[in-house]
Amino acid sequence: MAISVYNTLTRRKEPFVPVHPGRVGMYVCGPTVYKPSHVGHMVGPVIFDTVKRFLSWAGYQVKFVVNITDIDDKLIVEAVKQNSTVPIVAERVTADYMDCLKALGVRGIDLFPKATDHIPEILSMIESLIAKGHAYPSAGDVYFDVASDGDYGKLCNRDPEQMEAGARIEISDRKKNPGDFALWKGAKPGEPSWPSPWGPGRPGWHIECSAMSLKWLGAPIDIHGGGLDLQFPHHENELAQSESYLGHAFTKYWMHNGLMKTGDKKMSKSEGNEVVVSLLLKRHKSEAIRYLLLSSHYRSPIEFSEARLEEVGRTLEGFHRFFELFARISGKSFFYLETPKHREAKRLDPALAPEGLLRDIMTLSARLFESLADDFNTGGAIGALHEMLTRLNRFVAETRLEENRDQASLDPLIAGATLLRECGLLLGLFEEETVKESGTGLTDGLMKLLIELRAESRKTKNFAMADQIRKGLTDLNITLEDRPGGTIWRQS
RNA sequence: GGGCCCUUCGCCAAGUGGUAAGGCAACGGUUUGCAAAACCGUUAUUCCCCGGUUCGAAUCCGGGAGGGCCCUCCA
Repeated sequence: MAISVYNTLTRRKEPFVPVHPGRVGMYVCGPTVYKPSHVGHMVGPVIFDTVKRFLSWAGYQVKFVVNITDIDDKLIVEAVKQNSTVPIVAERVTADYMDCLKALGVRGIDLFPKATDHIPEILSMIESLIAKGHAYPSAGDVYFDVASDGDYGKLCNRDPEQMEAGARIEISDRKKNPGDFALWKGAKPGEPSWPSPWGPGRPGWHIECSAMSLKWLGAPIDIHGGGLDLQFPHHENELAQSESYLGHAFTKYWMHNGLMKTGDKKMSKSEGNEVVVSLLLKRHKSEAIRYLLLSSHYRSPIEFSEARLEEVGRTLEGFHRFFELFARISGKSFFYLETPKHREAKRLDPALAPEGLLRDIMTLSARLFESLADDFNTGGAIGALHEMLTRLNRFVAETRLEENRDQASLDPLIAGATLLRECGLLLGLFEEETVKESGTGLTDGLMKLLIELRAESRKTKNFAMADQIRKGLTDLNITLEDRPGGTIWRQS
């Protein structure tokens, strides 16, 4: 299966060929843990989690690393503000980040290295860069010498001289050139610090990612990802220092996800318009958030609104109604259907399936796989998912399976549903069974009683009474559905 | 001043040279005692505008308009 990836470095879609056959190393820049995560922070993890799901399914062995930046200027400021310490704030915010990832079904990250656990690696990298003439100490700091890197700016297609025209770069008499950036920052009194050959200090922002990426994934790695806003200066600088250090390529494919917006502006901590994930999770299903993040292409900006999230919730209900229907007629839980872990061309070839439901579902699944293989087009994939749902529902209606439950129709339905689940899992959707909110024994008993009373009324054609019961329940946000197999109820 | 990118139905959104997926909303129909759900159908002769290339363009090229991101911390 030919997979293509858009590479920021070349500004083209390229065939995906890993550096080592069968193996993929992927590094995604994680958060600076000074404030709780907002939805925008989840875009990258969800996208790259999906990338890993798909690549693993396609047969690659993927190692996925996301760093935690637990030392940084903002963190120091935040700790002072909270009358706390950097490690305590970092630990608390990291825990929040982990909770968010878990809620959104991000399970593919193998390792979360912390910057402060890699000071020796960082120091040795800086020393080597100095020895090679790419960096210079200056008054307790160490700076990367941009002029020493012939192709500096290649990731973002930037000319260092043109950038100076913007004149927004911090001017410092410690630097040789305004574009030089800190590898090591000397500590001011009271700041957390580590000893170094240049005096006590802490790592600069970019060097940790280089050091950790090299340590845990080697070089070159296959995929280096992050938000579009990280392209410059973060990734450009990472690239410059890493390749200057290595003398060869650092990353094969650079991938950048689009940013989340609220009210036409970028969502960010500094804009103050961020929507904190932990709060959002109290009002919306995590699956809806994940679906929203995957519904458009990962390189496009996403306009965030709770109205959209509610719309997505309605959309997702359609799937979950089918899952309940499926359980009623097959006696099997959709969520426990066993799905194959890997792609096998023969198993999934529609041409090899007998005509009918299963072949149709296979054809649609093939479209989903192709979408994902084409630069991880999750929006196209979700479209295919919907068409599968419609086809499955139509089959149930046409075969009147809900009434007769004949085995000859049940078998293809189960096979089709299993394939739908396999596809959903690639996107990290339909992972968890929807649990009825207040399924207490009392509620169930009362509902059973009311449904029986209403059934009696209907039998004796006392529709006024039947409708009164249903109307009363509707007012309590409970919907009754008279299905062929009996009346069911649902709380909205 | 420089770099990157976007503009497809009321809203969201796929499609990157072969004649417009999908979702939400809306409206018809089937079904139902009536509903609900589901299914079927309708809703862009057209893809911001103007030129060009081509047998053929939403897709490629040129120009214009509008919008976003980056060049400062940011996922």
